[in-house]
Amino acid sequence: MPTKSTLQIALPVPLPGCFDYLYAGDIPPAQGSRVQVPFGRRTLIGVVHGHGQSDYPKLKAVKAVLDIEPVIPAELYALCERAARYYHHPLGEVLNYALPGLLRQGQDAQARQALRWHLTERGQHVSDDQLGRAPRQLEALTVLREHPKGLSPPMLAALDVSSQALAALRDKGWAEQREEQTAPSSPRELLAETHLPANAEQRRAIAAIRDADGFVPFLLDGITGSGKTEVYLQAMAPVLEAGKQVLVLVPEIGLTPQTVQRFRQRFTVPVITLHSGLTDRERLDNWLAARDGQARILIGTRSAIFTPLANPGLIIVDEAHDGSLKQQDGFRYHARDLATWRAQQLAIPVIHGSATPALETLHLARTGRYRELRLSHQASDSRRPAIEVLDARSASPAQPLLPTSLQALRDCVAAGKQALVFINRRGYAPMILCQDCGWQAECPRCDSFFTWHRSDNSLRCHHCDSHRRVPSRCPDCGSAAIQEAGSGTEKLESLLNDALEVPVIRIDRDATRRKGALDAQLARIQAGDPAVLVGTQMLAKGHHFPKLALVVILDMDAGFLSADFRGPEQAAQLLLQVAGRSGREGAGRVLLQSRHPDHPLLQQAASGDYGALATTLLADRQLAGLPPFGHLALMRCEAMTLGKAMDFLQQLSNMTMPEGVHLLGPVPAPMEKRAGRFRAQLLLQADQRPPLHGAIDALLEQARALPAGRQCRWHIDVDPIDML
DNA sequence: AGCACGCCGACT
DNA sequence: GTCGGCGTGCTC
Repeated sequence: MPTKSTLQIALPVPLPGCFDYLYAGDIPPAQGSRVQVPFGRRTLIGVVHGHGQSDYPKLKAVKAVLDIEPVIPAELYALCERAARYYHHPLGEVLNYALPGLLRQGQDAQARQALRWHLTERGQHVSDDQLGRAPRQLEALTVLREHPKGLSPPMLAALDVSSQALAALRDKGWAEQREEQTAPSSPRELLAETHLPANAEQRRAIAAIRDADGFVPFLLDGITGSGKTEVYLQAMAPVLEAGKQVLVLVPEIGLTPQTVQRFRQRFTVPVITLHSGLTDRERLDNWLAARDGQARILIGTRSAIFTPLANPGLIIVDEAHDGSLKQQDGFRYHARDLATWRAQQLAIPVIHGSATPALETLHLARTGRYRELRLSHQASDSRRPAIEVLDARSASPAQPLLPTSLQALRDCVAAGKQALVFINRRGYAPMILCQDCGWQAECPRCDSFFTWHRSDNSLRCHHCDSHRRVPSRCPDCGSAAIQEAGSGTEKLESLLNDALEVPVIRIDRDATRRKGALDAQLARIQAGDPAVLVGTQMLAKGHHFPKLALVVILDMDAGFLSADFRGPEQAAQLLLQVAGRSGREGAGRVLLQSRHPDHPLLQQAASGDYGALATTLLADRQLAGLPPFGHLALMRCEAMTLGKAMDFLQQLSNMTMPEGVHLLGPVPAPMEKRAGRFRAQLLLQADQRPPLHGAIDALLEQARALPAGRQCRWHIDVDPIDML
């Protein structure tokens, strides 16, 4: 069998490895270039991985090469390869994920020529009456006359100039499209406004980052209000001054216009954003601007870690503990970890900023692998509010707010301030039950109860999209005595409306679903009039509420008592984050209602000493061999019956594991049934990563081979963050 | 993941 | 007699 010259192509299919294709040209396209190839009955766009020989009998030929230059530069390609290996995800899918949608579909990876419409020499001397019978063309002519520097297509669209009219003017020889004169960028002052004064700690942090040579990972550990953003801004300045780019990763919810505004206000360089709200074209334009170096500050959510950078100088991961940095489906990567890898590859510093660092990050800092920069003083003169723990065992479903809390709310609004009631539960009541027989409304597709939403009198499942009307009688015993149990945001809103004279502003997914609704609510808050805000996690992150002087936190207990080993860590992070909303200007008060007021972890978190709590939690983790001391991978499986899911995982668990790798399970998932499918999981634990990765490879190979796997949907999650 | 092929139930 | 259900298998 003669071997033939081939290209190895990574394709966006959930199969391991690359596929070989015949290539007729003499110089093979470089790694990272796109090609179009036949695959089965379809035509796919893949990325060149390499070239070589193959004697595979059924070789097909490359249909077309789409790029002259690799669309994924070598450095980014290396990151994708490493991520594919580490997360055991097919390389083709990872590369595909790294590309903007339009490039996945085969569009040119060239920045659009900024063509502007101008009047021609002849067009400038046309008199209006020559267009007397073509009002749209006359309009276009008039607009162009008013803009001697020309107009770009978006500007013309904004001015409501029709493209037909422009085409007609062009055909008459009166208008034309010319390439924009890109003026040689005159050296401008970098700062658009002066830096804020920095305190001693901030100055030390800024200097440490400025002096970093090559790859240095920093943990910027700063309590809420200690001025982390100011440190970012001042640390960025010398990087930008040197003509380099800065990549900033923020949590999904943190990418608010205010955040971006802060960067735009400080610097004169182009700032772009990268997030899911952009259109495909905007996303590609921003991606290209980053690749070609025009964009200097890039602010984006987790997927922005895959943006090519012409001249990278610094990576910042803001709120680096935030769970949204880990993708929870498909390619389950952690952008925080990729940021560190990428900084290492690029030999540049990376800053992980957080008031409540993930234990993994904290451990790296405490063992000297990350440099810790601490900001312990609040920038403003306000003191950090202590968290007062209130015994909530006397609270009832009818009155979830304790008298102390209610009085504090009254006092707060009477003093002309705003207050926040935080409750991590949407809807009116988390349950509805029959007083006579104890029947509870539960979701038929999940192992969970329906939540009562009074506003539309519906029962909704928060784990799938099931919903129905509230029955007037108990379906079991026919009794009409149907009542709610527990409280959610809706009920709090209504209770507070009755109890207080001031407006109650609810912010949760239901109240802000409509486009613009969230902005409208936030604007009401920013207006600063006395009000009580009621909300879920949505309120906890990214927003500044200067008038907020009181925070009341309900039902944080579940997190501290959670079966998930990360429960207490995440609960503490959320608690301190919510508490940090209060007293940003002037003193604030934080009340935490708890049914377990003596719980030691809760007590420790409430004391505000996150570092001490972390030490406690880290000691537990070390004993249990959990991260960051041990490493985990979770094989999840779902099937139409629990038996099928368990059988499949059972067969896998019979494999012999390498030395040092432990299998736990299979066990049914904590929520056994969800959205109509039964779920089970198998946990792999190891103290060392290399044997764990070996075990995963073997496990995946086996899983693909087992017939039982075909009736299941399964995946592997490396470094899972939620085990439920 | 797609997209075929393939072999069993209710319709013109 | 056909349309179509989703089980099974393959994709360089």
